[in-house]
Amino acid sequence: MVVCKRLGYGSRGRRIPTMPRVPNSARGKRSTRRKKDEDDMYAFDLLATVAGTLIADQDNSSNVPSISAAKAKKRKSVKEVHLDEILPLKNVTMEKDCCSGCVVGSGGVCAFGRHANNCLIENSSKRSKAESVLESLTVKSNMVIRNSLVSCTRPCETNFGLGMIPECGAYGIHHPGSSSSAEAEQVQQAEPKVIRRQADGHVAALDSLFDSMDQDGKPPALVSSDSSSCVPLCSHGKEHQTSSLCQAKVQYTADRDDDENSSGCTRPSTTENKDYKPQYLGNHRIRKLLASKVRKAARNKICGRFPSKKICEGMPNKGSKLNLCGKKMSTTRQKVQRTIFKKKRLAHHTSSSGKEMLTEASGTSFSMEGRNKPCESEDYHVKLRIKSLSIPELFIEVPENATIGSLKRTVMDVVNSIMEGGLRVGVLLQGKEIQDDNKTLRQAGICHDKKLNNIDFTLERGQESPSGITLPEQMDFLSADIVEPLARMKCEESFFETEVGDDSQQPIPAYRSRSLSDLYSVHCPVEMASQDTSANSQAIVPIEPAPSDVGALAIVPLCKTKRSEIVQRRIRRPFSVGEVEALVEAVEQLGTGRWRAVKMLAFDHIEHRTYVDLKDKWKTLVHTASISPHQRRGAPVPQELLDRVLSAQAYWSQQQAKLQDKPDGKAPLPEICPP
DNA sequence: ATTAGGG
DNA sequence: CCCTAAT
Repeated sequence: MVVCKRLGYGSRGRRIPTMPRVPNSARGKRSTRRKKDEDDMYAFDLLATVAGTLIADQDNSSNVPSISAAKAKKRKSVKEVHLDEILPLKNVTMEKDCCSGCVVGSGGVCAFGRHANNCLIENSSKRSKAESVLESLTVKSNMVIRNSLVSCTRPCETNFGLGMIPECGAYGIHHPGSSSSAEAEQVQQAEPKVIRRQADGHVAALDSLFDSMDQDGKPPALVSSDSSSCVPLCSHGKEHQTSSLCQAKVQYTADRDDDENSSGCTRPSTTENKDYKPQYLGNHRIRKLLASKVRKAARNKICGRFPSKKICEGMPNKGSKLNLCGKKMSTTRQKVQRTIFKKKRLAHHTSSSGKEMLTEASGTSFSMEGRNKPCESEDYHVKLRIKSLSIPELFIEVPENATIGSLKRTVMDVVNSIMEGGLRVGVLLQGKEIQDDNKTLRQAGICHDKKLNNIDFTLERGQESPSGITLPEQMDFLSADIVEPLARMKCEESFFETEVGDDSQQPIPAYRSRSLSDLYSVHCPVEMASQDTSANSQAIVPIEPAPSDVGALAIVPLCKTKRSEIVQRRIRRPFSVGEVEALVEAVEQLGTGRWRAVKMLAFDHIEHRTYVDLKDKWKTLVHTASISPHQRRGAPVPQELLDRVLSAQAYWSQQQAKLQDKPDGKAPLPEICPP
């Protein structure tokens, strides 16, 4: 047979007679996957819709649609909901700066997440029409929050409000209504809102920013009402800040974005992660399983943030950084990171100190709402009103040929990177920074029955702070019911970041190639590891909770447990020629579709090559062999091997076809075939 | 746990 | 390499 000739099995005489097995290919391709995704999306849509309508209805303050009604609306309504949120953000202003840049002043919470996006887009679109070439864009954001109301209540009270004060012209997510009586009811509805915002993305960051007023032992940051210090973008660490309300205090928390590795590679981070215990699971499968599950969770979370697929797709920039839904997430994230990195040269000249004052709270007012209870009682309730926080300056550089859309995205990325990144919140009471995070508000002198009107908050870079950014351990002001879901979200959020951090610690398993390394030349993974390390291992710095913060709630152990289980993407280990040859030979003997056997035969004891890897490699080999040599990339594979690949592939494909035609027939073995 | 295939 | 449906 021709096939036999091509295979040349007989001549090689190294065949191992093997009964061809009926391939499982009959399983065929499945088509249910998409369906499931859609189902998931539907669920998210539904959730988002319900949550969204809750919010939307607060503005309308009227009919509360039933769940079935929301159901009927489905995705469409979701979109509308977000539009509702965005609309008020329109009134941002943009003015040209004297230094040939643009000054963007924006108000409200639009600095976060999609809000930021939309808000900024609004601005830049107007601006950009007149100015298509933006070489150096200086964005002066005065956005963030205006008059955010932060109320703290004792545990079991869900009474915390984050609404904007309407009369101050702030544009918030919801308006608690002017009537004071309405507030109590608003409070109840605040819970789903907060949760929704968290799931929605970065919007919750604001909450945390102004809910949290703890700063762990850092020297007071510079506070000036007119700070124009430049803002070096925190490198890669993009965190999602979530609010954590706790009994005695609120903590600003920032989570790292997993960013599947900010560079597409899994390189160990040089940062120290005390929490992490190097744990190479000897069992590769366990590892993979864990990794898979973690990723799944993380991905689900991402989608959770953007509940509606439509919303994602509806973003102005298709397939761009904002589209975190879907499977290209990791790739997308990498792009985002790269982009941010590029733009990051901004503010280089201005940022020389590690700790940069990012923003400041200006005009912060502190008002107390007593409850006719003594300060000593646990049942006090403090409300803070932050009039505004501002981001001093951003410097953005974009090429002339960049599109407006990319400009918008850039601005958004920059803002997000700052806001989500290692921001730390400092609390200054009458000019004096409160450094003890463990102090309660009362202990710090923030009491509902006191007259305080001089409390300031500072936002600084947290990236390089020694103690890092705290985790969401202490949920002081919320009842247990609320705490739970919030905490969970938080933990999931830290998956991304953690992945990187953990991976960085992932010890490279000792390379124990036996059968193969003895026979062929096999690359040394140690080299790869080190080379991987060099790239940008510091792109993301793992964040550890401050020791003093550990153990406040059961949340913490939960996070840590998950954390320790998180496994990162395996490091890339290109197949050496020797490995390829071993694989080819094994497949020639065993056929395609018996990857477990192939693994046993040729890659046994090479733990980092799973049968799935071998299958994948074979797939790529077949592809490589079928393309022209100049199209091939990577280490060249000897043509001889590629020829064998094609031969074996053709042969075994034929065998499989025969087996399917004649299930009872025995496939002839290659060497039996006459030459 | 394996296999097959899409990403 | 990852992810996952289907075995």
